[in-house]
Amino acid sequence: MTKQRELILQILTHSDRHLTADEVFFLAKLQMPSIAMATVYNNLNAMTDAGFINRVHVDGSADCFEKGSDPHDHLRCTSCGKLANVSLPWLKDRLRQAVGTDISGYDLTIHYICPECRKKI
Amino acid sequence: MTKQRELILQILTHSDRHLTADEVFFLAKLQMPSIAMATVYNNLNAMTDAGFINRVHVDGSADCFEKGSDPHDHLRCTSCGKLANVSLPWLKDRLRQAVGTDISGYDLTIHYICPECRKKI
DNA sequence: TTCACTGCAAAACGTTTGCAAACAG
DNA sequence: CTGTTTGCAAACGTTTTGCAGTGAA
Repeated sequence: MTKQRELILQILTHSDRHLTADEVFFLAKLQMPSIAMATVYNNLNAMTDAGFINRVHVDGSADCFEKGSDPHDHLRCTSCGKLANVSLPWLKDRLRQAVGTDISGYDLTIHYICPECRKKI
Repeated sequence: MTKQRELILQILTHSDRHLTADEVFFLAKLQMPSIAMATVYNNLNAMTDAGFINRVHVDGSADCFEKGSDPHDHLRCTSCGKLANVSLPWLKDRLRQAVGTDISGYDLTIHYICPECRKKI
């Protein structure tokens, strides 16, 4: 557990948003100007592999990272692009049932208009 | 409707698999050696926008394309990476219900071990 | 003292762009 | 004719790599 890894983990823990590697890099650089992008990616990958954090694919832009809490899925606003979490505990069993064989997991992103964007229209 | 577009559409129509842009390019090049990668992408994007074909994101590798039939979701084998289609007509309504607001759509990829790989183990 | 991790630069990857020439309608 | 599309090459953004040097244990 290096200072760099600690810093990156702290940034993700204290963020209320999902962050791209670039955003993590920017925020990390504020506190540790010598940090390198490769180090950010190394650590994000290591922590993702270790299950500490989640990597979230975002269509048409860079992947996002978040501190992993309970398993959950994502809502993505088609207007502003912001991600939100949603918990669908029934879904995995329901999918297993529908598919007929055992499944190891799934990736789901639901597209919607978030409450803030809905107001603006 | 240029010859290039026709060729690309034909390749996708006659393929029983989901193809990456690279694979489409390779197959197209067999029949039309002068074709360029950019042309393949131009046409895949144009046909995707027009709704003729579907672009499928594959975690950790290049996007795949398929001739669009009815709306469906994807199964991805965690062992060999192959994609299969699955129809879950009840899902969108069920997600709408769970989320509480209207949703415009969703992306779902289910992870499993395909029948062929299951046999091998 | 050891070995994993860092920072850097450069490469890899999938994809898009700018442009002049070619072509379809 | 006119506008769209092609082929090419070069650029793009994101992510990974190779490597010498650093720092944690």
